Amino acid sequence: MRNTKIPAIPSTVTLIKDAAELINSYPQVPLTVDCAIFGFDDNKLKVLLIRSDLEVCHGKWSLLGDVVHATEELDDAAYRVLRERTGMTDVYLKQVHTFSALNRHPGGRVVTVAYCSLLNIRHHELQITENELHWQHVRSIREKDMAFDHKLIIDTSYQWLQKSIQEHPLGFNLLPEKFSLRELQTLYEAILNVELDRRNFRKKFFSMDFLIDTGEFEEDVKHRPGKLYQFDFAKYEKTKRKWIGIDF
Amino acid sequence: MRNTKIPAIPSTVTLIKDAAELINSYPQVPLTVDCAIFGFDDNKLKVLLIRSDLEVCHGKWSLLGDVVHATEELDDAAYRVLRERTGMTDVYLKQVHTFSALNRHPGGRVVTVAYCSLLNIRHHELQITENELHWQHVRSIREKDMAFDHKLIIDTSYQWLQKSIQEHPLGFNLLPEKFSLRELQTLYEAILNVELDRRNFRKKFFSMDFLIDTGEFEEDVKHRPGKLYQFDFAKYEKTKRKWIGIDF
DNA sequence: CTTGTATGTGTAAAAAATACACATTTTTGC
DNA sequence: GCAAAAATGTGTATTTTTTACACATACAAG
Repeated sequence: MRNTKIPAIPSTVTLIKDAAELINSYPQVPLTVDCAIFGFDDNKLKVLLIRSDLEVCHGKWSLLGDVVHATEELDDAAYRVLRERTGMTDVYLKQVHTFSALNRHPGGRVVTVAYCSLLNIRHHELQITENELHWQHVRSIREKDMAFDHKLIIDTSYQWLQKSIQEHPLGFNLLPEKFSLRELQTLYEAILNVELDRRNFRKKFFSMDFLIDTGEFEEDVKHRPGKLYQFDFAKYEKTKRKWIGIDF
Repeated sequence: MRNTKIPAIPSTVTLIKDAAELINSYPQVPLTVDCAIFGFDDNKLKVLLIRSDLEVCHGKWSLLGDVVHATEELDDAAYRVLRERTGMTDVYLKQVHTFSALNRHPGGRVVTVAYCSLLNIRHHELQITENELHWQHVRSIREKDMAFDHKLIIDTSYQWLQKSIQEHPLGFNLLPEKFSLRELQTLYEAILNVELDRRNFRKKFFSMDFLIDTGEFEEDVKHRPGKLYQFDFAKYEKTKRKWIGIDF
């Protein structure tokens, strides 16, 4: 046993009187946020890209992002980007990772905080003007078409999403409020890049007991319409368990 | 189906010629790293704290951290902090989260990137001089004893650790290279704050088949010595699986 | 009204997780 | 050296979860 008791405050240490002065002595860096905004359409996972407005990145694609204002928190900056670009205010958004490679921006050092955002691709009000904005199939993105380190950021965010969607009910943010089990399954299959057994998939979700049967059915499909369900977020929040189990 | 083809490059957009000038126009913020350095001792998970050197935080404890240098990557800054403070170079280190609350530092805005580090508490060469440094039992930390938002950073890092230790073989970084199954189990019990069945715990780890029987036994214990094992990281890296399974 | 297509359902087998008890080995104290 | 204390090491039965797999049904389209 060592150091279990909290030692007394030593009197010999010189304390810094002016915290603001200390901070003024720090080097400063430009800070941005970049949002990997995912949507689900045509049975594919897509990410929202914009033409880079930098000449040195001419023709390349970029994630939506912006500089973080002097008195703005990171989450707020990311929400602002989403609001300005999609018109949506209630969007799923989580911080994923911070990237700081010295050469990641051609103009000099910029540190960026990457966010993952999930939205219903048919629900927002994008202004896709002048072909600036584009929903790109995630698995078809090539490194050389992307500006900065945005291919790396997308890969990181996508891997984060693949992992998270298995452990948390994130995926519903990509679907309409009411969805069929087929839509849910194709979503999982697209994101995880696997084929799932339909009966076992349904059994799994029904046994979780978070799906509310709306009594409604699909419309405008050219086959037998499936039942529409809602995810019971309230019940999930109340009953979700913390223990996962050791497994690696 | 919408927007599946990549649109042509529009000719109407005005491109920014000077990327460096653009960056110069960005607001800048001081950036730091803070390391939640965890160790395992006396059957408890501990975190390494230091007396705050700020007068406004007089008597409070702080994580080890430092400002990020102008041409330094975040990981390098965190490694530097670890090297300078513990003398260790091969330390487990992962970025956890970036904190940006406007009032988190009394001297003004500072954004900090939190790292989680795991090390063998008996293995490093800490200079615990003048009672500056202190291994503190994680679950006994009180908000009011911590400087800045470091209680929040510790909580976030600890939760990250609780989750990660169940999914990845991180915990071995907290143990000696050769360890007994009891040590491993008490580590898991301390971090997860649960009691585990000894037989099932052993069965689980043996069935993973990553433990190498060293043929050696514990020494200096006052009871029947247990066998010592090593974790086979090489085998783990080769055979680890990616598919987790939907479960929430 | 026939064809095509996707929905909806159940069971058996295998695998994994859980609950649970006793003999063995070593140290310590007498 | 012997008894007591303490922790190691092991197996089985039960339950739960996961997996594999096939057919009847409902609706749309022609």
